[in-house]
Amino acid sequence: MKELTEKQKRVIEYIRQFHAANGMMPTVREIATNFNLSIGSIQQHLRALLSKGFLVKRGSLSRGIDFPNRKSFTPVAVLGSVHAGTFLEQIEDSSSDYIYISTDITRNRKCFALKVKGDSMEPSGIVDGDTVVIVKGEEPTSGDIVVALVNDESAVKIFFKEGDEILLKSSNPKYPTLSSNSYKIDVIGKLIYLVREYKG
Amino acid sequence: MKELTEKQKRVIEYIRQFHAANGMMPTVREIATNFNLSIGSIQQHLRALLSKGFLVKRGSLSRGIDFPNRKSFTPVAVLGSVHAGTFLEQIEDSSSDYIYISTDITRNRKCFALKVKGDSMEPSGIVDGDTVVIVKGEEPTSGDIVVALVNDESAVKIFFKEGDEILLKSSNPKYPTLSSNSYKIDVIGKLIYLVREYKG
DNA sequence: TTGACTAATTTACTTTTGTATACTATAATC
DNA sequence: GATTATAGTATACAAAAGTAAATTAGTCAA
Repeated sequence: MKELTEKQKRVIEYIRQFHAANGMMPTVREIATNFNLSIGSIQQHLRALLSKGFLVKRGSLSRGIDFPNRKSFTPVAVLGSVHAGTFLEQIEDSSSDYIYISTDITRNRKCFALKVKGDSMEPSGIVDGDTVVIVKGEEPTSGDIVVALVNDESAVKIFFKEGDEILLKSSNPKYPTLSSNSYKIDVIGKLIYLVREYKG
Repeated sequence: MKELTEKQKRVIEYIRQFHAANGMMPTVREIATNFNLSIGSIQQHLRALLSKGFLVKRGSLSRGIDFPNRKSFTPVAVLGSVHAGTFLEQIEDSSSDYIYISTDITRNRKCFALKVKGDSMEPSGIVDGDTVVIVKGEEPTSGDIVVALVNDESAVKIFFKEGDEILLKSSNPKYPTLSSNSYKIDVIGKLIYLVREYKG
C-alpha cells in the first residue's frame, strides 16, 4: 500500500473519527468545512485516498465512501432478566438493549444474548455478570455449552446426549447433572460468544 | 416509551440491520425499496418512529436519522503474539487486526488488546484463547487484573502492591506469585474488557 | 524544461435525498 | 358520526451531496 502525504493522513484520520462518532461517513462539504478548505481540494484528497486504496466507493450514494475492510456488525438483543414462557417472544422486542457482534461470528444465524447469573459454569470460564451470545436452532453436539429451559427456568449448561437422554452438566461440581428423564429440558441454543466488562 | 405497531417494528429492525451492516443509515428511498412500498408510506412510518422516540433527527442531513442512544465504538488493535521491546511500538501499527469496543467502556483511554495464552488465570474466568482489552497508563489498585512484562515476557496476572513491592499473583495456585524484589516487573495496563469466541 | 504529483481555488451541473402535499382506505375509539 | 392513528399511493419541489471542468502554484525528479 502506497504512502500517504501528511495532509491525506489528516483527512483520513478525520474521516475515521467522524465515522466513529457519528455512525456515518462525512460528506465532501463537511470535510471541507472542517479543514476550512474548498470542496475541490477535498475532492482531490479523496481521489488520492481512493486510488491509493485507503478508501473505497459504493456507487454514487450520499456519504458513499467506505473503509476497505470495515467490518459489519449484527445487533444482538440482550434479554436482561429472562423468565419462563416469555422467553422466545422477547427476542423480537425492539426496545431491548443491544450488543454488536461481528458478522464473521454470527454468520447470518439467529442470535440473542443473555446476562449470566450464578457460578455454575465458573470452571469453564463463565462467571456471574458475563454476557453470552446464543445461536438458536442449531443442533448441539455433546460437550457444547448451551442455554436450556429446565422446567421453564433458563440455565447455562454443558450439553450431553446419550441415546434419547439429554444430560445437562454444570462445570462447577457442586451442582448436580440434570437428565431429561427427570426434568422437562428444552435446549434453546448454543454459545458462540462471550463478553465481560471489568468495572472500576 | 410508546408501543410500536408490527410494521413499525419491522421498519426499525431493518434500519438497525442496515446500519450495522453498512455503517450508515438508509435513505427513505432505500427503506421503501426494501419493503417494496412508496416513499410516502415510509415517511409516515419514520414520522411515527420519531414521535414515539425510537429515532431522532440530526437536522435535515442526508441519512440524518439516528438512534436515540446509539453507541460509538473505538477500534482497538489486537497485538497477536507479543514479545519484549517491540511491545509498545506495535500499538501504533495500522496493519493490525481490530476489535471494536463501545466508547462507554474505553472512555477515550488508550487501549490495546491481547490474546491470552495458558491457564494461569483460569480460576478468574480467563482461559486460553480469550482476547482481553487493556487500558494503558492507569495506576492499578490491588486486586486489579493487569498485563505486565516480567523479565520482558508478557503475562496476565492479579496485581498487588505492598509498600514499594509489587506482587503478581496467578489465580491458578499451581503458578507462583512473582515479586518485584526477584523479577523485573513492568506493569503495562489493566484489564477492562474480555471477549471469547466459541468455535464450531 | 518538461512532466507528474500535490494542493488549492471557483463555478457549474447532475443526482440523490428529504420533505410537503393531496388523495384513498381501514380500524378503533369516543 | 366524527375523530384519530395506521397504512398506503402518487407527484412535485427544494435542499443536500456528488461530480466535473478550468485555473493557479509549488515541489521534485528525469
